[in-house]
Parts: sequence; C-alpha cells; structure tokens
Amino acid sequence: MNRQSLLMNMFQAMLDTLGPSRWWPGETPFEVAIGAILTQNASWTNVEQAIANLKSAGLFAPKAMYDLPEARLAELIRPSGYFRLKAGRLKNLLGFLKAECGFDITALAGRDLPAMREKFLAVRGIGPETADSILLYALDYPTFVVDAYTRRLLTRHGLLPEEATYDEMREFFMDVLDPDPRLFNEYHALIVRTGKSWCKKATGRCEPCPLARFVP
DNA sequence: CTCCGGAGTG
DNA sequence: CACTCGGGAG
Repeated sequence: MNRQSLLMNMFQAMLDTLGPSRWWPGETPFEVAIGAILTQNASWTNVEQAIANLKSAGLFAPKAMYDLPEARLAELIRPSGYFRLKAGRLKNLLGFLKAECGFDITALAGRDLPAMREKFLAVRGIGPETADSILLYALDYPTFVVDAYTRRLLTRHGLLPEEATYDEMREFFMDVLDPDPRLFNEYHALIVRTGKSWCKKATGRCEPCPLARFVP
C-alpha cells in the first residue's frame, strides 16, 4: 500500500470513529490567530478562559490589544499559562499584523504559501506549528500542522524515525495528499482528538484505538 | 537541555 | 501528589 492510500485510510478510520471535528467554528480569523499563540503547550480550556477575559474587558480587537500595556495584557491572559511570555508574543504578532496588513489579517489570505509562511516564522514567538495553525485554520492555506500528537502517530507507527524534524513530518503528509485546506484541517483535528483519547504520552491504549490496525 | 505556568485529571 | 496540555526561544 502506498503512502497516500495509507494516510487516507488512517484519516477515514479516525473520521468513522470520531466524526467531523468542526475545529474553530464560527470564530474570526483574528481569534484563531490569537488562540494559536495562547494554546502553545497549554490546554484549550485555558485558552478559552483567556479569550473570554479579553472579550469581557471589551479589549478583544487588534488595535485595542496592541495599545494595551503588556503587563495588563498578561494579567488578562493569565489562565492560558506562560502569560508573561505569551503577552510578548501576542504583541509581536499584533505588531506584525499592523505593519503587514493594517490589522486586517484576512488581507493575508490567498497569497503565496511559502512566502507567507516565512513571514509568520520571522515573528518572535511564532514557530512552525503556530505558523501553520494560523495559515491553515485562520487563513485557509493548504499547509499541514504537525504537533506532538502527529509526531507520536508517525513514530509509534514506524512511519518516520524519532529524529525526524518538523518539516520532514509536515512533508510526509504534504508530499502525497491533495493540497486541500479542508482535508488538512480535519486531518490534524482528528490526530489531536485520537491522541487525546488513545495515544497518551507515556503509554498508548492501542487496543481500542481506531488506528490500531495500522501497525508497522 | 532548560525555562516559562495556570488548570484540569487521576 | 505527579502528570499533561492543540510550543518556542535562549
């Protein structure tokens, strides 16, 4: 079985078991981008609380957040963890948006993917996963998001070695899958949901896992 | 490899 | 109590 068939079969197996994910539904691209920073090594429930704080303070808007003192911003996003660090990273992202598109992130959609990816990666605090998350989930670019669960999936199934880099894992999918943002969106979401339920960090519960039959 | 950190889980 | 989370920088 070739790699494309294998990856599509795994996708279908997860979809059959879990159903569609509807990640980041009904949210604005701006909210997705902010969430992508806040969720770095943090659980999503904490991120929701941080965003709720910003909204209830009437400050959840690009310029308002950009003008906010960093210490005040940090207090509002405290529930997301690493709050001082992430306040600075949010400021970096907002400064980038101001310079690049006058705070209108939707203006960044539909451009050259590799060039736009490099621009986001040049922002301090935006690494490959955060960049790809914003490009895919906020701006609808066909880029594949690799995270800790994706790494576990690929290495535990013997598809790539432990030493594989982020970009190697990303290309493992992108080299053979249709560059469809809807597919990449759902695929990553399903990997995360499968990882949370079965592919735990210490030891996976492979028995009931929808991917159990895809053994090396 | 270490630091950054609150919140939920068991 | 220990462990983990929709990572990234120095």
